[in-house]
Amino acid sequence: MPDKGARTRRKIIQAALQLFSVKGYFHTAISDILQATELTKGGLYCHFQSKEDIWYAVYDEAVGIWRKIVFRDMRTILNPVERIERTCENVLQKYLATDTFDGGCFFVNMLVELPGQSATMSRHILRGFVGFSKLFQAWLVEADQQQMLRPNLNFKDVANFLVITLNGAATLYVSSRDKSVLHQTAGQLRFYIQQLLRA
Amino acid sequence: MPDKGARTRRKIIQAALQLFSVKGYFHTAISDILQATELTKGGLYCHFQSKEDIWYAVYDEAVGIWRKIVFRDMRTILNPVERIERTCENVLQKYLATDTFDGGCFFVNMLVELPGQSATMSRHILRGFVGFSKLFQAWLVEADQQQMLRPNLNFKDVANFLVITLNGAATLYVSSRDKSVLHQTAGQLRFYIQQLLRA
DNA sequence: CCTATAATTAAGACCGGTCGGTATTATTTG
DNA sequence: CAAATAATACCGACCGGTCTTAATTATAGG
Repeated sequence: MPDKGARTRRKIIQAALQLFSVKGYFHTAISDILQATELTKGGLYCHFQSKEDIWYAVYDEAVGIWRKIVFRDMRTILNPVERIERTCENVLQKYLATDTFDGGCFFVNMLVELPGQSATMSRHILRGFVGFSKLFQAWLVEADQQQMLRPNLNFKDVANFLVITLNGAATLYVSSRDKSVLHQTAGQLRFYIQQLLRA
Repeated sequence: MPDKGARTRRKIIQAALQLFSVKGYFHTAISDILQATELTKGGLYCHFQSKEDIWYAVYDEAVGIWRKIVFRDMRTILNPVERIERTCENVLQKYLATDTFDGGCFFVNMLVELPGQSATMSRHILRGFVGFSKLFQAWLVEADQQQMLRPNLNFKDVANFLVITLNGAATLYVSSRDKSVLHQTAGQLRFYIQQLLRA
């Protein structure tokens, strides 16, 4: 059985990902991960030298999963406004509503949990959100160059607003577990984006 | 010195409120509260019989503070749409931007932290958000009766969207501590609300 | 293909420290 | 003087992490 070590490592990451998303980073104990992976401490600390190292690996794994879902078939969409709409819908309906992570959105949960505890981990998470907003900005610029948008829009403000709304939907969904919240948000976001278009 | 006990109790609540908002409920240790209040365990457990009891008292205190800020002078505003706009602005500029609570929005932080840990506390927090949304709904109905809104709006969806956006702004602000995020959100929310009006 | 050996992976006891909470005793307050 | 308030020592449970030892796995030579 080749790659035994790598497979165990992946198992740890995936178990920790779900646990972190549900219980948070600090309230997840190493013993929780041990139980989920059927390992003991010696086995686990072969693959990671600290709990924080596990978190960074989990973060990378979560980004990969998120990207695959949210940007699926994005290259086939030429219209940048449609790309924005589809991305938002994917976040709400394909990523959140399908409970990709047991505890709702891993990233939003970490965005809220970490600032009071770890400046470096908090910055790490924030960078991801800034990048997401920058992508929306780029697409808005692209749409503007094609004269699709009404004049005098502030792209940064609009892009941040989209990210903020998606975050807010994640916070309410994680607590209520009411999928209609996500559906409603998708509808309002469609409406909002329509208002950005040139009349 | 009369009311000594009541004053100590208040001191505990206020210290715990700031600590919970920054570090979260579970990551705040009783010892943190003792340090902030200059008490010892015996003294603290005279006033509360458990950490969870402190949290419920803190919640009530936080609601009172939030209400005072967010609904200031609200009765003087007759126009229901204006009431909605002003409330959103108060949340962003008078409540969040002024760092009423050291750790951003106590309620949003709890909304994210608690679901994975305590079903009852989580429900307690969620009820508050549902009530907030219902208030927006009532104001929207009022505006609709005065023929201020465009037809065929779903009031529940709109109300939830407002709450969601405010929540999202809180999550991004707690991590970035960038006040321009709040200012931008206020602008976009004004724009969104304008689009709800009858042309 | 088999075996010897080195390296990786795993087990499990153990460490100091901290957790929320209690019981007893002392002090301060009305 | 009685009741409320506070201090302190203490409890078992759990925390992240280390250490030693054992088992498994990959790799080499024949």
